[in-house]
This record gives sequence, structure tokens and C-alpha cells, in this order.
Amino acid sequence: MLKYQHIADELEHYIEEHKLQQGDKLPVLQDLMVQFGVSKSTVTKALELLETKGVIFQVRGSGIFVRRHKRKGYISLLSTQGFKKVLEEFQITSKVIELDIRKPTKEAALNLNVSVDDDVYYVKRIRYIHGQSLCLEESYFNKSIITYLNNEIITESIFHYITEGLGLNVGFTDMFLHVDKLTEEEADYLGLKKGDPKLYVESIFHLTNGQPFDFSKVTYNYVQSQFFVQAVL
Amino acid sequence: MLKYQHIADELEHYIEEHKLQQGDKLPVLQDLMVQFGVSKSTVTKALELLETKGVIFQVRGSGIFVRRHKRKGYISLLSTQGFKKVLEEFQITSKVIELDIRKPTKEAALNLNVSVDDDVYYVKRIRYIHGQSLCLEESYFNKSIITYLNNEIITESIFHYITEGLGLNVGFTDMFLHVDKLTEEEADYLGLKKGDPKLYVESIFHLTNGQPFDFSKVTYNYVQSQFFVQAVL
DNA sequence: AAGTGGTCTAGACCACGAT
DNA sequence: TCGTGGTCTAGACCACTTA
Repeated sequence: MLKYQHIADELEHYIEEHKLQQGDKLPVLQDLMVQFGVSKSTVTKALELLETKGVIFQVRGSGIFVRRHKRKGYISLLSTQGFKKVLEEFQITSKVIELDIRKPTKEAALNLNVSVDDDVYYVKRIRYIHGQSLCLEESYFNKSIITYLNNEIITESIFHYITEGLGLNVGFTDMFLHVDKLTEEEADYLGLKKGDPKLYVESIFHLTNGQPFDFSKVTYNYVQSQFFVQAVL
Repeated sequence: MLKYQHIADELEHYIEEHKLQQGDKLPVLQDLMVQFGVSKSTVTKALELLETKGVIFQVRGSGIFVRRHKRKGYISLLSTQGFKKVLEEFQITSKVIELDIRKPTKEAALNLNVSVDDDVYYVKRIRYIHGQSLCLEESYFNKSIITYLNNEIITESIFHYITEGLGLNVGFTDMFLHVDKLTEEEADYLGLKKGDPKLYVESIFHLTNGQPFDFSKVTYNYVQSQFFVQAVL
């Protein structure tokens, strides 16, 4: 475990355990250096990480403070991939509608940077939060990277399998958001009415080496759709 | 100008000017150190900045590569505050509906961390993109921080005035997103129909010292609402 | 003036990828 | 094996806040 990663984790746990609130002051840099027995740069690196994650903010000449919003029930758009952490916070389940190997659509091939003759895994599922329909999800996985999938895996967390099972490193994601009206098919799946609002998100997930491996099209139930984004700068 | 900031700017301009595409390779660390006459750490800091901004990605043992998505016409949810940079890219205009000094609602007072007896500036305006209605915006500004506003200022960029005119430093923002149906009033302002979809975003803007100064409630026209988010890790 | 975070350096050593 | 980026150090100096 990297030192700065460890320090960041410790601090985050500390904030969580002691239920610190927005504006609460953390120990000064000097103290953290001594406490963890590392150099100033390493503490700084850990703090930069937490700042980018929206956990703290630093004020020159003043100190290090906790950043916390007060609202509950919002899903972070940035919290790692998909629902990795959300799975723990909320009760999310999945129902698989389709799973097969096929040739990608032109759109999927373009976004995955493969040929329309290459194989992809196609997954269609509905996800539920606390028993309510949360979203309808269609995913295309580059089969030369995600070499195997089955019903059990995609009923659980796909990303857990990709990182732990396949040992792949997820790097970054591009997400495109639209608001529109539900089609009849989508409304049926989500238990809503045709013409109701929807949040539609297309995501392209890349490995750390830049290869796209997952192109997903997700339609969210507007009733359950509460997202938050924390921006810095 | 900070060295690492300057290097980051230069690299970003370089990518822009030479129309580099996703996956194009940039000079290696060693070369950048020599080219800019700085230490390794400084180049690294610049590259981390660009990585967080979604401009590049780095692969250990391999190199530094350009990160670029192909889609046009999307507004970044994270690109600095509001529409600072978007103003240059797109043609955005504003029509002011209301501007006055008043006592905040309980909701606004809570989010701005002021008393309901304190004064706030209230701004209501419609923003247009290429002549089409983009959003209806209601903002509350803490008057003890934003000491003066007038019609001219809020017709242009409020954030430009806050940073340049008032010399304040914007630090971070919490944004909460919902999808819902338009009310009759909102539909009228945006030129849509009651019940049409909307993206509703509440934002709380903070100074670098953590003080909230702007609480905004924005309703987006779903037809114009194309957003993107670039996530790392 | 004292305290606190931010920038920058020079250099050692490590981990991963290409060949 | 070699090139490349990533981590970490010890320390100098700077910029801002607080009192």
C-alpha cells in the first residue's frame, strides 16, 4: 500500500468515525508528518487526493478543513465506476434481461474502438434500488479484453469482477448526459409511463492504458434519480 | 504565474493547436523537464493537473497520451464554475427577469450558511444558447460577500465579475441533480410544455476559504441539455 | 511576527511496459 | 534489459491568514 494512499484512507476514516462536519479543522501539516512519519510532500500528496475527491479543502495560512454536504440519498456521478461504492451504501439489485456474444452496432464499435466484425458481450439489465427500479442498462464489452462473462457475474458487480477477477485496471471514463422522454419500451421496464422524463447517460470506460472496454447506455428512472457532483476550482 | 500552471497551459494549447487526437503521444517526462527547464516534480505536477482535467492520461512504462472525446456540443459539468469557459465556446446570452436585495428563504439561508435576517441578492434570469432557451436560473448571493450587483453585471458573466471585479477566489462547488417534469411557470419561461422533462440542478458555490456565497437553482431545457463528465479512477 | 499551506528542487529508488 | 512514469525524501523559499 502506498504511503499517501494509506494516509488518505486513514484521514477519511477518521472523518467518518468522528462524524466531523463541514468546516471542522484537521491537524496541521506538521503534525500529520510526525504522526505518520513521512515527509511533507507525501502528506501533501494525500491531501491533494482528498481535496480532489471532495473530502477536504485546504486554506493557505489557515488550515485543513472537512468538506461535507448535508444531503442524503444522492448518488455521486464521480464516485469511481458505476456503483462500486454505492453498492455498499444503498441496497442495489439487478435483473438480467439479456446476455450474449454478438457483433456490435456501428455506434458501439465506434465507441469501443473495435471493428463491427469483432465480438462483444452484450448485457441488458434492470437495476433496482431498495426494490424500486433505478435504471435500464445496456452494455457492450470488448470481448478481447473482457474475455468471459456469465449470468452470475453480471447479476453482481461487473466492476468488482473486472478488477478482482480479471485483474484489469480501470483508468477513466467519459460520460454523456441527456434528458429526454421515455419510449414505451423503456417505460415498461421501469414501471413508468411513456413520455415521462428520463436521464439518459452514455459512458465509455477505459483501462489505465487508454483502451476502451465498456460502452454503456443507461436510462434512469427520474423518480430515483438524485445525483451529486463535487467540483474543485 | 506558477511554473506548473504555465507548463499545463502550454501543453493544453499545444494539443489544441496541433489538433492532437485521443491516444497521441506527448514528449516524455525527461524531455519536458529539459524543454521547460524545471525539475521532474514540477512537470509531474503539471501533468497531474491535466490528468485531473481530463486532458491527458499517463501510462507507467509507456508514456503520456492525449485524452479527447469526439463529441461536440456538450457542456462540461465540471469545467470551472457555471459557464466561464462555455461562454467562449458557445454563444450564450441572458435576459434578466428579477434583481433585488431581499431576505433569503429558509432553504437559501441554510445553504448559504446565513440567517434569514441577513440580506441576499436575488437574481432570476433566463439564459439562451444560440438564441434557444437553455435554462431558467434563480440565484441567491450572500450580500456580505457579494457586496454589489447591477443589471449590467448579471447580464454578462457573474463569475467574471466576482473573480476580476471583486477579487474573490472561487474554491469549490456542490451540485445536486434531479430529473423531473416542468411546472407551468417554468415551461412558459423556457418555451416548452407543462410536464415536459427538465434537468434541475442546485449548486452551492464556495470561496477558497470554504464560505458559501452563491446558492443557485437552475432548470434546464431538456432539448438543449447535453452535458459531459470526465472521471478519473 | 508567527503559523500554515503551496511551490520547487535534486536525487534516490521503485513498478510497469516495450523489445 | 532499458525506458518510462510513480513514489518519496529533506530542505529551501514563498504566499496567505491570524492575531
